[in-house]
Amino acid sequence: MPEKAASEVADKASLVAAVAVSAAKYPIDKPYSYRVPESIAATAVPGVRVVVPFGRGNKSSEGIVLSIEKREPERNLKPIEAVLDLDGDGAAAPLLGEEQLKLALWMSGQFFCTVFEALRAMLPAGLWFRDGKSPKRDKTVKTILLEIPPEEARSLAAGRARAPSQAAVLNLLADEGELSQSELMYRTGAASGVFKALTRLGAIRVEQRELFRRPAVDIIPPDEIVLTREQTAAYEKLRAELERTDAAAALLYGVTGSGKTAVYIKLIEAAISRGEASIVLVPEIALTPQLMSIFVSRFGDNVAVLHSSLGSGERYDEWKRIKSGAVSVVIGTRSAIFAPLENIGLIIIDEEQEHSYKSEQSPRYHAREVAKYRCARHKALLVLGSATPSVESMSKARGGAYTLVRLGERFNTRPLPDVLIADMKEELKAGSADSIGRVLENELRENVSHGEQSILFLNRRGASHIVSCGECGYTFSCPNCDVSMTHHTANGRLMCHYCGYSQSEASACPECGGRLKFVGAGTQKVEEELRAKLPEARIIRMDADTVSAANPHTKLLGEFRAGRGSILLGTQMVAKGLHFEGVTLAGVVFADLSLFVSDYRAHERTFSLITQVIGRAGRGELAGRAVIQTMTPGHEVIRLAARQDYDEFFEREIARRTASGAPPSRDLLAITASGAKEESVLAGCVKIRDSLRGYLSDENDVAVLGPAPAAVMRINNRYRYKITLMCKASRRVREVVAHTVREFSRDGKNRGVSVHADIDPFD
DNA sequence: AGCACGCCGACT
DNA sequence: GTCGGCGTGCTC
Repeated sequence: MPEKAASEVADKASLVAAVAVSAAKYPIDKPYSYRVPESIAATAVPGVRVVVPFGRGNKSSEGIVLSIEKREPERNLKPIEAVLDLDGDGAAAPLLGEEQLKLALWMSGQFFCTVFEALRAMLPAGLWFRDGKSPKRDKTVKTILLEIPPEEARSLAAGRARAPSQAAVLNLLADEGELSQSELMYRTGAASGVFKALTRLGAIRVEQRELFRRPAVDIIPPDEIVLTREQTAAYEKLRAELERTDAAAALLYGVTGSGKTAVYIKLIEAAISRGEASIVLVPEIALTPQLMSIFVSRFGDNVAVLHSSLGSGERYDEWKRIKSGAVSVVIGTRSAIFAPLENIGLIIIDEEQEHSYKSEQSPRYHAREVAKYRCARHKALLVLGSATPSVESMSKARGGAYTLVRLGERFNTRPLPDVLIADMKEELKAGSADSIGRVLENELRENVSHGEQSILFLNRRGASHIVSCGECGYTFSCPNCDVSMTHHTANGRLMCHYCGYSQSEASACPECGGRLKFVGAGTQKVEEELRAKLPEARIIRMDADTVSAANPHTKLLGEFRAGRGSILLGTQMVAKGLHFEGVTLAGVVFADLSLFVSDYRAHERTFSLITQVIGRAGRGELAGRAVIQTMTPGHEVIRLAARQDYDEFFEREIARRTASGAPPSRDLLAITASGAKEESVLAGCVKIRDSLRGYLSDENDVAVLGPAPAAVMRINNRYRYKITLMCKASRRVREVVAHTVREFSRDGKNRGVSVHADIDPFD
């Protein structure tokens, strides 16, 4: 870059850009000033992505222009190297607007992240540069196809006894046709070299394919929506809020089956008629296929869908469509809260208590908090919908901060199911260690014989398929993490869910040679038990192992819907959002599993899960019933969930939280340290705790707790400990936390220990 | 945090 | 004589 004459630079104010730089991590994050060379003065505008030199080596880094100022630079500034976002004519095409830039600044203070991280979360993945290198291609999936007929593949496999992985791959392809390389690797344990070898043999061919089509959504003809009297009242109340000229928030508390979706649609239509756009957040697209169908069917091209299983190209296309103003409804998961809509009138967060609305990676934002920010900016209405609202939201509604709108009646005034609590302790005393107790078994049998359908929910937590030795008690655990290895029947391997390490299934205990047994009750084990107990039933298992690209949940659900007397068994997936009129029995196999974990939200989550499962039964003409299997039948949470008594649950839970100082009475800030050396991590935590205590000694009602080991103390050979700060997260407290983390990370003595802060974490 | 620069030990 | 250990200081 040729320099100008010294005199010219000295007396002339030049354009200076404030840039959020990707390479500047949290400890040194701030806007960095760069000189705007004249050649790009027209295109270096706020909101464009740029390439800038950073650090001693002037490594090229990505950045985003936050603002431009004409002034005399305080020192010799490095120049912006290039502007990345230009349209076809070479004019500036900023991806981010003023609202987004402001939001990112706010997020960095609120969620302890860099401004750049916050901005990146707002853009569709896939358009990012890998720090100066070439732009990322659209995400593709390697698909493996046989080049030879299946029979030939099988005989080739038979002759390759010395290459068992190759044989396994060939046999699987012969059985199932084309499969993705990753699925083949998962199911056979084959390494990537195996595919190269088979390609050389001419047995297979590798094709790069674009990841996932837009998931086929069933288009159902949109019915005329006729609201019940109660729904009409709820709608009118919310529409009044929508029409307010300031920001408003409401909690739509409606029991399962009370028809929240119909109210949402009417509200969205009201917003559209006012010329305003809406965002609808759902916890997980895979869990809400029916809701998706309803929206896509009703709003057609006027709706855009944003979620994680879209390929990057498709996601970018949807994003551009939204930005161009072509849609007025956006439906999607957490990150859809950033949809680049200009004129938002309504944001709906369905099942607002769900944990998936909180990001577990930086930026560790909660979609609800971002929603409030955007609603304030757009003077829009925020509707939080739930059958079991989070204690936080209900307490805000009770306190008047949110408008509380109730829907108490179920469809066609169906009564809630009768609920039986099955005492599994008694079963155990009677000598049975089965997962399905007598009560549930009898109810299931009755349903099967009447040709009625049942849904069984298995609480996943702690229920995975652990392998241990029946003689010496040895258990297989991950060499890199403090967790047990999980047995996967689909590929016959033991896998670590944290770091991905896997090993092949052993036939005997490596310690004593004893026989291995499968502990815990995964869905597979319960399925076997069901088949033994009810051989005449048609059992459909739906979990991460059975749901795949080739076998999507819609197919499994279709089978379930079609089968008389069938039983749908699954995890999370079966608890939420499914609407089947023929289901008359819902069962919770292990109700306690999420109850006794060291998390102040354990009760809330258990109550919510049980309530949702019970709500699956009796949605059609026939009355429903539910069975809750528990080891602690007297437990208050179980009893209240069985009675579907949310109000009473809330009263008790808020009292408990207030007494212990847990949210919402105070906020909770977690500072997590991790590193390879346990002593340094622990020492780092002590340092952080002590400096926090020092800085906050003048504040009242502050507790700094820890160090305590994280829920899983070691992941990928890194030890993790945390400090917990309980207090009201005032601006000052946030600044103190941010300062403490930055100060710690910048201190060379703490090298090897990384630290991050998280507000109101779920874990 | 990440990275380049810098000053001391076992190797071609 | 050099390659490379990780201590130290800075990042527009």
